[in-house]
Amino acid sequence: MKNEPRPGRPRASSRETLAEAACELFLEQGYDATSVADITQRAGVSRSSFFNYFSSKSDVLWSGLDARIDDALGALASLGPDADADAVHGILLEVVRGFAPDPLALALRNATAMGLEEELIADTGLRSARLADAVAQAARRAGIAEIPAAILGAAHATAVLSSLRVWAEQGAGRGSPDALVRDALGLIHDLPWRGTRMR
Amino acid sequence: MKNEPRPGRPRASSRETLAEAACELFLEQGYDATSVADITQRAGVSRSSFFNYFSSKSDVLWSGLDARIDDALGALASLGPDADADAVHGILLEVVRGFAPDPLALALRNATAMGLEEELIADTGLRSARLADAVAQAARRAGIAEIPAAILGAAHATAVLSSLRVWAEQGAGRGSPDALVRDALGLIHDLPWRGTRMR
DNA sequence: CCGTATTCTTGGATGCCGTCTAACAATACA
DNA sequence: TGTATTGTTAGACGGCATCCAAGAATACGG
Repeated sequence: MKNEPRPGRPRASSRETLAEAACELFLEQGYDATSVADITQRAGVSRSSFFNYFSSKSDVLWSGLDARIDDALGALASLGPDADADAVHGILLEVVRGFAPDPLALALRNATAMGLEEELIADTGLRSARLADAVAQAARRAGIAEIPAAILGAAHATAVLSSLRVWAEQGAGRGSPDALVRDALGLIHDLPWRGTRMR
Repeated sequence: MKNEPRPGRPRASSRETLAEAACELFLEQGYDATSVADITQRAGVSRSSFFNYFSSKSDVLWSGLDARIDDALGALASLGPDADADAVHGILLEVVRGFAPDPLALALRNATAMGLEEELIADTGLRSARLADAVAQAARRAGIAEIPAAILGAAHATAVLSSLRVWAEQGAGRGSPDALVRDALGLIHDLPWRGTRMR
């Protein structure tokens, strides 16, 4: 978080600058019609530089949430066999805790303008699958059979991601999506976390 | 389904031939390391021809299931507001009804050998998301609020796809995954299909 | 003030995917 | 024999993502 002067050439751009340029273009021309070269041109750097800041074009949209999801995956992976629903819910709440409007929220809100509906289904599905997998594995360690665990995981992951989508569509303005996710997780709080035995 | 002699040049290959060549190479070298050119070379046709048979490399694996999913999406879209859980379950059962071992089953079973674990999570997530969306929309039409509907949809879609995965991992030998999916759908039969009111 | 290590930028080359087109080959049929 | 139809093919294209080597801009120690 520091900004200590370090040796070496100073950066010619930043994630924020590039993301801003990218989002502008996505809104103007659509996501598919905007190439990485377009983005860097508007940002005033070379195409090569883009990949010093983002690992892919879609990373512009998803890096913020992905970082949070990665944290959650780590936390879920370290849950022991006596974990309960509340432990999982706590971890999942952290994913969106204080989540502020960012390129992803913008994209979710303006999906049609950006021509992103198909792409967003796929990308959201991937994140949901990742989270679902981690929750399912925690459930398995708690003694739940494979398929029920997968369903439980999907329900939890969907609670998070669909809440995020709804929050973004509503304008992503008032605060963060914490409350929505909390309510959504409450809906599935009574699912049989420890009831569906193995075999 | 006929094979009537039609005018025009006869085909030089077939989906089956190409899929076979592709699967061999996926097993030998891995999915990523196998290019479309590799596949067509082994199959003895030109690279251009590949796209006469499949729309993409991953389509080799997924076209079989995707066709079934498309049918289900159509059926789900035509459900009226008085649809119940059984109607949805019936449609979802059709997705896997008599599903036979195919490239996808092979890939699910040999995911690690093909270096496909990451790719499969993404691709499965996409199919799951599609199905979940359609179920969720049906639920919304039945009066369920948005987020509960999304969760319900995810649970149903995951019941289908995780059953398919388990079936494939077990060898995809004995019969089709019908029974597994039936059981999985039974697990969520009691979810509040008509209980969670709007607002 | 000068060299050096460090950090970053840049252009270019590369391989792949997926799209498209125009030319060509092989068939049925009248 | 010719014509319509259907497939195949080579090639070009644009895009993404990776890699590398050269160079530019800085801090710092002497």
